[in-house]
Amino acid sequence: MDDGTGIANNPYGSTVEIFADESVLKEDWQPKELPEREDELEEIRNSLAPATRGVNAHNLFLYGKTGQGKTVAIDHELDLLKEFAAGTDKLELSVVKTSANNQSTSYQLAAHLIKEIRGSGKKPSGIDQQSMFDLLYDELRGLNETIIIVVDEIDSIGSNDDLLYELPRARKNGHLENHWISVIGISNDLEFRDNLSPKVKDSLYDSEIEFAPYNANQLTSILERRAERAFIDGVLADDVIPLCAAFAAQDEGSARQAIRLLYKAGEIALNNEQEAVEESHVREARDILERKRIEEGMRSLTTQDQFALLSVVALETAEETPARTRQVYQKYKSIVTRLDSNQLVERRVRDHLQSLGMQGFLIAETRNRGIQGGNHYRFELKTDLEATLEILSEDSRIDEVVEDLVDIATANGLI
DNA sequence: TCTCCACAGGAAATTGGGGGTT
DNA sequence: AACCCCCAATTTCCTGTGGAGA
Repeated sequence: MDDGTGIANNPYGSTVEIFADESVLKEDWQPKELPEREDELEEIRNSLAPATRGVNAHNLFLYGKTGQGKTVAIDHELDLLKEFAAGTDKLELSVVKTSANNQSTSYQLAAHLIKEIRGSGKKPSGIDQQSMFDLLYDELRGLNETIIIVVDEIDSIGSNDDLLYELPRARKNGHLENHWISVIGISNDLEFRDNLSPKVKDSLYDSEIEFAPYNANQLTSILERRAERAFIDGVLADDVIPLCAAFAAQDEGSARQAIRLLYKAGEIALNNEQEAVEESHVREARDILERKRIEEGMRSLTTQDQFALLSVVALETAEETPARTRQVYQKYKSIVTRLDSNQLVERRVRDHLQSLGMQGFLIAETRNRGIQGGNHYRFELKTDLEATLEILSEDSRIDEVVEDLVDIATANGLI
């Protein structure tokens, strides 16, 4: 392997080759075709088509969990539509694309859209909602005749959906007399539709398309297409792709997750200087990614969430789990007192505990013991105790408590 | 079948902080 | 300085409920 230049001895000089084009596996890679979503693409096309006939495109809602190709699908079709618009004088098109992530209300979303259209400056604020909407209309008037507004993660707008009511009716209400406007909403939350107010459903719902989770076969095809470009021929063992697909399908059916898994498995093989990617690398990759997901979630907890988690961890180290809300709350109070932080009411701590349950840090099981216990929750730690303590100890606000817990856990032989 | 425990969890009101105008 | 808007987090108040035991 040493060609005499000495480079082969450099620690960066891997002796094995795994990837042909690694960029294909990156998050921002956009596939050119989506054979698994042909039906959905056609539906999108049918909904956008009216724009080419001089009226507004249908309003459209895309539903489906993350990694189902919703965003890719809409981008793909909008690109085609823009291409069409560029080649004809029948359609003057403006597309405004925004993510409602962090824009938790109509007010914020309107402000964000204004900023998006202006292309610079900061978000307007400090005015009342209708003035904000009026400001938005002013900006929209400056755009082309046909306007399509894409709002990704539209579910984060919650129940404050006034803007979604206003926008589709802007022409009818005289706010925008010379424009055709339509809204495309993309949502990960399948229940979002049910929480919308009736008037919004009425004005916004022309059509909706559901992106069902990919099954293992579809994921396999998706991975095969990527792998063909990404990896050198023959480095993937036969069962690697099906296994990645199976893991992802078992979970959320997310293509993104499946691709991450494959990428990670490839990296592991490479880092170990192995010539081929094997099944064991996939399993290792899954464990690493799963752990990373938990760690990231745990690091981004709010202070009060941390206290709630810490309370359960404390009970866990004392081997007193599963514990009902009341016990957790007692522990919570002592922890908060010790840290001299403000103490929340039990009702609120219960919400925090449940949110931790939904994020997968706790097991929250409801039970009913009739006359000797009634209806109640029982909480216990779902994640690995040692790893959890390690992550929590990184936070200086609570590390003194965590250190004590580590001692107790060690004494009890739990870690 | 009826009671009744020990909570769960919905709804409304309050708080406090960020950003603004006049 | 005085006052206005928006909003997430929290508190307050309350009604609802599954099943063990009579």
